[in-house]
Amino acid sequence: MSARKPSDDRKAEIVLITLDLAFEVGPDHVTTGMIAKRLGVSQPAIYKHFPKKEDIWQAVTDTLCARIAANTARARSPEEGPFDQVRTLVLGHLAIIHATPALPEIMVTRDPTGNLTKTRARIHTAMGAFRAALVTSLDAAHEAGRLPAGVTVEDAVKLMFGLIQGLVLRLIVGRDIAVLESDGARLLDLQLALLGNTGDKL
Amino acid sequence: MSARKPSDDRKAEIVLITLDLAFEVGPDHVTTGMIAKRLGVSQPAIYKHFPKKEDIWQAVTDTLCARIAANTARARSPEEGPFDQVRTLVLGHLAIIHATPALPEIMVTRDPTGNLTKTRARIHTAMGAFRAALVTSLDAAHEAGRLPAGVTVEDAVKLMFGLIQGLVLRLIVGRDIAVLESDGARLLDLQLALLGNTGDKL
DNA sequence: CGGATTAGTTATAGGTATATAACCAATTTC
DNA sequence: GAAATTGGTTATATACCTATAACTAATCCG
Repeated sequence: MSARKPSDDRKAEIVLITLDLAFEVGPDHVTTGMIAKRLGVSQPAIYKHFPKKEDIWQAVTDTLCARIAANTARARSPEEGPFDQVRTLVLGHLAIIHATPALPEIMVTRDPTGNLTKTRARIHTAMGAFRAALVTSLDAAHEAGRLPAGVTVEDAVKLMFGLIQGLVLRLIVGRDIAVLESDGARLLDLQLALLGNTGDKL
Repeated sequence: MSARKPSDDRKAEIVLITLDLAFEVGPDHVTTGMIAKRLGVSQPAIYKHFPKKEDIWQAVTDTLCARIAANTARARSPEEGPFDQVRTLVLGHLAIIHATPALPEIMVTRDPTGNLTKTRARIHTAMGAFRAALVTSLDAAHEAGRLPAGVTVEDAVKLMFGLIQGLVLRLIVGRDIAVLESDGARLLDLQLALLGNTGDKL
């Protein structure tokens, strides 16, 4: 028998283990048995803390959405110029993915059983707010006449998302978190420079 | 009992059905039972044509790799300028994804059982050749002094891949093939323009 | 201290997926 | 046209996975 612990501690442990496993084997291949094994308890013990498997994903989602929202809010500082705001937002988001690489996996995973459906919906909402923040900042850049002629705010946003998602896909395919650090900031600055950033001055 | 057909016909049908299902429910949720149902035969009938489920994926891979290789080769026409070559390559690849949207799903899917491991490796090889073709063309652009100062060929390639993968991720997440058509060419031309394409003249 | 609650255990029901076995009928081949 | 091959059938073994049941031991609380 394994050491007995308070349920809140166990819940937190289960969430962390689930995030780890989600990146390792894919979110929809995470089984209660795997979680239990890594936790050092029997498989049914999981159900003392989460009545349904889906409840585990709800708890995981709480963690992820909180981080996304925190990053989105962080960039509201009006002292920064618009390009610096975009830079802060994108780098912050890349940092979240670096810390919890399961995040994009969850967004990408198909799940016919519906275990992850609510989870994904909530994350998409959080990502919608993140996107809106990008729009706000790039809109400011556009208003200031700092985007090249012919580049719409919408397309600029799509290029920024494309940059994030290009890195994300390399992360998913290559299983290598390092690309986020090695290429993230450089490609971001390159793309921002192409979009007309000549260095924000307050 | 279902109409009896030659095995080669059945094999072709199974490959097509598998590609459809892979996009609909995700590659690792495709079961032999689903394929059989859509084919109108019993589940074990599948095993008359493919001894193992993994063999189905091998056949699927043959199809996909052939298309990727054909597109990669198609862009070797030396009459085109470098930016037009890049454009041809990327648009061609987007067309492949449009025709077989399961392709990126397969590349992204985790599969602990190993059913797709060989498949993915072969696709990655084909994608490596595609990437090499991009490098060749962008290298030509660079040699001709048509990339902005400070933009390396490697980073330009990464931006092109980021563009493809940004679209791909929107396709996967949004389940909507239309983004490839609506945004593909426009974002590609925008990115190429930002990279210095002023219109290739022979 | 002693009862209630809680966190764990083993055993197991029930669902789903791959794959094989045994059998049969339609084609092909000689 | 008979024999061999092939594409199909039903039944089923095996393996997981989720979730529940029944039970037990540790912790909490009055």
